[in-house]
Amino acid sequence: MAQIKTLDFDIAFTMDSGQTPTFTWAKNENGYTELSTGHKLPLNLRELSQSEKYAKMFRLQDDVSSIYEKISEDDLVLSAAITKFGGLRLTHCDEWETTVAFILSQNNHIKRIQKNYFDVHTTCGKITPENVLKADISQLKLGYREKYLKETARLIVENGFDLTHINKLNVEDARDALQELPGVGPKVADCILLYGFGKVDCFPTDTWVYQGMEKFYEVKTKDVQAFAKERWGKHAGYAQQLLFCKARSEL
DNA sequence: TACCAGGAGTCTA
DNA sequence: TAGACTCATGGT
Repeated sequence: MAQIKTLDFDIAFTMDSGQTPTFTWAKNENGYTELSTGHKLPLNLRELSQSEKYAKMFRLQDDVSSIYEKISEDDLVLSAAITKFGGLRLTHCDEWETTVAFILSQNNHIKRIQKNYFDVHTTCGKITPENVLKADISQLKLGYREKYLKETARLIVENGFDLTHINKLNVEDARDALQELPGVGPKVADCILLYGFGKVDCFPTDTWVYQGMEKFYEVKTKDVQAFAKERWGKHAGYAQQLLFCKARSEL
């Protein structure tokens, strides 16, 4: 499969790094196909950059080289991660698809999240709150996540929870609002904000990131958020993605 | 077979 | 309020 691989854009690293597209796009020998639309991902940088959809999805407005330079200043850990995963970009996808993917992610393996998401897509057709609410997903072996998905869809469809309203809130209020959804706690809320709402100052901390922070920086669990905010500030999301990939490959 | 996984909700001290 | 426990399922 031909791949885009430049200093600031490696499509394979980006698509396979556990962000929303890892779950909402199917990988095959010819490239990537979006489950919701059947669209094939152009593997041509010019074509991608001329598309509003893909420019947003891959955050092509971000000067990744400059961001990497800033967050790796006097930081051997991130310098090494950037050498290893250069071209890894953050993605910005649909907020509802991101919410579904990360509700399914809790206490789950990436491979199985992919299967769970694909099964929900196959059963519901296009994954919308309405379709999730009315579909019978009881045979998909989602485990206890099934009821979280159903109840979250119900809150949106029947109780007027407005996901798009989140975008108008500041990050702290948005995080609190998202946690009103069943199955959404601090970590899943941060993933939704980062990958679904483009809040790149968020720093989702899963087991890999916690392990990485302790191993690479000797930061204890309770201090991780404050450390990340202080050290990487508005670029914390990029640091998190690099640390996640580094931890998964080395620990 | 045992442990763990891009955790959250609930119980208990 | 903090820490322990429980939840469903399957990858490693």
